[in-house]
Amino acid sequence: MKELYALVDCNNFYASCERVFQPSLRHVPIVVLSNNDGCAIARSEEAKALGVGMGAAYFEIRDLARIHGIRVFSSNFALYGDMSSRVMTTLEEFSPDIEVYSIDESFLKIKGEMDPLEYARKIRQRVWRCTGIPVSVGVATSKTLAKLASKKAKKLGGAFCIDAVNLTKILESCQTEGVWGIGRRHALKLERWGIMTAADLVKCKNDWLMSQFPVTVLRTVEELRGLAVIPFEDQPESRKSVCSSRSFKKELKTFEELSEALLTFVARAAEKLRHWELYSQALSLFIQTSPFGSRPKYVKSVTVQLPVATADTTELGGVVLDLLKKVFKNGYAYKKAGVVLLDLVPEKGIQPDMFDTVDRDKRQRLMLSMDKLNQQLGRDTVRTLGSGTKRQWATKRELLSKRYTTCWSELLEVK
DNA sequence: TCTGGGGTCCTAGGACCC
DNA sequence: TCTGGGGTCCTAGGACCC
Repeated sequence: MKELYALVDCNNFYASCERVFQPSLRHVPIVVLSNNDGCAIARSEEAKALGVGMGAAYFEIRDLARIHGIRVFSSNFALYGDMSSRVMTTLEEFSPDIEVYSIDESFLKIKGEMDPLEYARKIRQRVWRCTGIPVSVGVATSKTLAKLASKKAKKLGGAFCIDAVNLTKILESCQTEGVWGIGRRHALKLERWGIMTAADLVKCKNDWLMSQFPVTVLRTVEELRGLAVIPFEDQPESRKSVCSSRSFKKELKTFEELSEALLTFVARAAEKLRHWELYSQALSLFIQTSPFGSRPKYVKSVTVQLPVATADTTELGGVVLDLLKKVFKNGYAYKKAGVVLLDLVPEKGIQPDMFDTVDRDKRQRLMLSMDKLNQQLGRDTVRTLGSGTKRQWATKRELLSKRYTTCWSELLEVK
């Protein structure tokens, strides 16, 4: 029996999440903003129809929002993350083989016992009933085609299946840039050769593709031909890096301000690490000025290997300060900075250092009790000295909705 | 005035070694 | 001092994704 892939994609996910707990927002245009209320990262269909572009800066659409009564929200990741896991749990009812691809998408492997289109419709109904989130489901013989099918599904009532009969037509109607794995740059290059659609793409010779593009493009083309060559990843590989970074509301100019921010970021990153029971073996730090405007620009990053693998906030904090001393330059207005922990290994697999003088058991107990307190009493209840109290850089989130599902004090009230 | 954050993979080129 | 090929490892940057 032929194996098929279904892609289940939540429609305008963040906007839909806002809607679940405020039914009055149904049919009302909604926009969700990025951090710092900077730009639009999700739009309901109504907002798209009004011309709000993906990534549009808030200051550019503010008038439009006022005129048309668009409801604007700061991003509420506590809510979206929780809604996401509800959706994914529901999907597990349908297939044991599930690859959670992102916060709002999953691939399912399905054996073709049932009519695939019927199956896709069932998934849709079930997710809607259990979570209140509308999804689109696309089914095909490869993940790339399933992505394409789900796009089609968005326009055609929520479910679509690509088969041998309609394949050519679908490929002809799809611009190269609309294909999963073909981005802006590759599309432009293809265009110069007169390759405009997915149908043109599948006609290309493999040798030629290999000579002009990275292998990833060849893989994508094979998938468009219906061959499943991109692996299905049920068991997500252990992650390889973790990053905590932020754009600042107000630009930072002094070493002290930047170090406060970076020490907070490294604390966040280390907390994630401990949560996944991983240690990092290298640390990277970057600082940069705004890419916009005419003021002097400076972008710098540094990476170091750590002598001992660690997830210890204070230890990593020391490294951060050393690195910042190396890259910091006076006279610039820094707009963004971040810390990346790299070369992650499981706690069990670490190489102890013969000359290590730190009592690691003790330090680890300290970190874990800190995490526990922060989890119970709220983020940053306990934190290390140096991460600051002024928080000049703090994120702006003025239009935040409630954390309906993860915070007792913000539950939905029914009158 | 105001322009996101967090990932992965691939490749070219340099350093180094035999 | 110059000559050559071939291999590995690392890193920075590019491209892509949501």
